[in-house]
Amino acid sequence: MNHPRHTIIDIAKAANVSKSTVSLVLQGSPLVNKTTREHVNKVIAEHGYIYNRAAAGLRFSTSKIIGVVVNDLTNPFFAELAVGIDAEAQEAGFVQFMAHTAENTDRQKHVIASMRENGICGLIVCPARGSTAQDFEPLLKNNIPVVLAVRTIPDAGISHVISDNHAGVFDATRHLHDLGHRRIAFLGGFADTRVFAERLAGYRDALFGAMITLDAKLVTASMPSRAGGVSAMERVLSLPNPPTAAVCLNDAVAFGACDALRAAGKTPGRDFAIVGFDDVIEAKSVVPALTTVTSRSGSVAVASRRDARRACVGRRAAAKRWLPEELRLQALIA
Amino acid sequence: MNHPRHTIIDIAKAANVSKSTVSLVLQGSPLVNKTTREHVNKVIAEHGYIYNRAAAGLRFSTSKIIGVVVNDLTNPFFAELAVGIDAEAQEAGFVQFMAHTAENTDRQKHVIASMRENGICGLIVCPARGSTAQDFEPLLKNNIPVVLAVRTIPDAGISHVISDNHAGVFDATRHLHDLGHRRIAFLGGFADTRVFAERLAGYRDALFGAMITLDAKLVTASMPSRAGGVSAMERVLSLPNPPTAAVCLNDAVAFGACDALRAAGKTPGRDFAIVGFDDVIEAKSVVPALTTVTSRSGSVAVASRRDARRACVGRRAAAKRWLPEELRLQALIA
DNA sequence: TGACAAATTTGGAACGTTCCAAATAAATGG
DNA sequence: CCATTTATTTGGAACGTTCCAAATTTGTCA
Repeated sequence: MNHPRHTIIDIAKAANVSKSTVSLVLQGSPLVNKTTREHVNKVIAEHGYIYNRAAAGLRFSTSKIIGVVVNDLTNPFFAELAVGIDAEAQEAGFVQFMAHTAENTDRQKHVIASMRENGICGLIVCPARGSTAQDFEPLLKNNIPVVLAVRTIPDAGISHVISDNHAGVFDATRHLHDLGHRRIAFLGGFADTRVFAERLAGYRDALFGAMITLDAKLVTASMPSRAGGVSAMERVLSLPNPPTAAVCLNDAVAFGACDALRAAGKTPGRDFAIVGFDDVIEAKSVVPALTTVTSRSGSVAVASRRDARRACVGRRAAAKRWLPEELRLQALIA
Repeated sequence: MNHPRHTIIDIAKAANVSKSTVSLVLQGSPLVNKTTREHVNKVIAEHGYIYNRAAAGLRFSTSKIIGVVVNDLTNPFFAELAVGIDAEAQEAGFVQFMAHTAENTDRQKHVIASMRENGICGLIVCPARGSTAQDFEPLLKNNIPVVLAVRTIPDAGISHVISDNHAGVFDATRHLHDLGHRRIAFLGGFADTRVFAERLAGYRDALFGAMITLDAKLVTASMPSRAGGVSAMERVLSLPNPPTAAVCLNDAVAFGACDALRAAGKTPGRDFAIVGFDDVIEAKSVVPALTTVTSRSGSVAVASRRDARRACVGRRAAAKRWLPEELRLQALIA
């Protein structure tokens, strides 16, 4: 019932040439005669022949499949990142295995193992919380290039592309200070993550530079999601001396914070200033537009939606920078 | 430099057995002696041997790789869908090629071709706008199961899983009518899509049932995104006799519509009623929560966030129903 | 202990490609 | 028309696995 796929040999027979000739035609070799090529191509088209890349790959050491492991596709930031990687990968002729880990390191281990068995030639991964260097050691030992995205693992010696968290939040905090705010909260994020630590440090240093003592009550960890933003904001609003502005771990938290503000009868932007981080597409289209930290042209900057609307380059541009690194590594080992 | 991967033969040599034995061990065959098995497993672990699934697959006609093609990962609805499919695929031991088409049929054709060469055993696709039955014919002709998700292609005879657009919007419209609204708009979506047509029909029929004549000015197409929601709402608000409520093509449009309302100084939910479609995660956490149409347990229902907060099952549950279909088809051809 | 059965192990062909070395065909020059 | 060069085509080995049929080892019983 399930007619097996045509093979190069079927085509060879049908076209009255040898399998080698068909192979050469498939590779676009200049060795083969024009008439032969055309004839073979016609037969290929007629038979609906599908090239078997797995079989071909058996002879090579490397494939054109990259693995992409992402911890939370549900977060627009990561979704945009995935789309950016996808665009670059497609353009470069790669096809990608993509998996979602939901921050689960076991699942991450599992999908990476599975991807290896399936012959990936490189891996881009936003590591799940709690990932360690040794989760990636076997890959590196086998010369499979790994690039960590968005999050890194300290001292692991693994290539990574991350934004300058410190500088971004530093600028964001200073931006709020410049607007006249003196009680500025820092909202959202898991306290045990590096991103959190780095962004918090940017916040702390900016306050320090402004001669403001950090009030620990204004720093509120939570899930780095919209829901987390709601709860974090609710908590700081209930303080006896609530803040008038907040730097949020990321845009998702910032949106949640805005929700909580509205629920409390306050208008974000007018009664309370908010800055996000990531510059997701939505930041630009939401009303009022969200002031956020964007990572364009290799550095971070505060895109203030109040002053001027800067274009959102963000994800795609970032991916453009990321993938080449991946490919470069691959070139190295080839 | 790039040490080639270990093969089953390396392991066989190191363990002093034949390759066949190693193969049996890898397959967990009960034929092989316990001591041998343990020994071989130890050698495998020591060498960091990685199973080469592509080579093995050469002998079979089918793989454990499914293709997932999605038209817009940037839309939370599709992102959640992708996550659901991913969860099910992982559980069932599949690994997935995933690609994003951005509604581009050429790109879609290209990625599907590429996936076929790489040996997918089945395809789940949210077809890009403008897809035709013949885009999938070659797959079906070769007994590769295809399931269309979210969108279908009329009369193509391809399995599909879609929500009951008519019933959902019908209920949503009636819900608004029950709340006392009489001028109800229908916002967002590309007018040339089937989803649009079906949802619009639900709206039309509900109005008809309520003896309200449809005012064409209240039907406004736009991009099915947040930005599209903004523009659609702006347009109907500028009418001489603006609506007091709106059914939106999907949640993204609904969020955009809320943004536009706020920009116009109106409070969504109080001054203007909005219903979405999809029940994305955000619908529940946004403030005020969005009343939306959810597809749970196989049918659609209006989850009114005003009356009672129904849990959002949505995507994951949907995928649970989808994937088995995919697998069932596969079983059929096996 | 020998004969037989059961348990375990094994070599080789096959899967669909690529590549090499060699064969063949066509073209060129004398 | 032959010798030589150049253009084209080709069979077979190899890639890493699985599976079959056959070989070997181990166990059992008279």
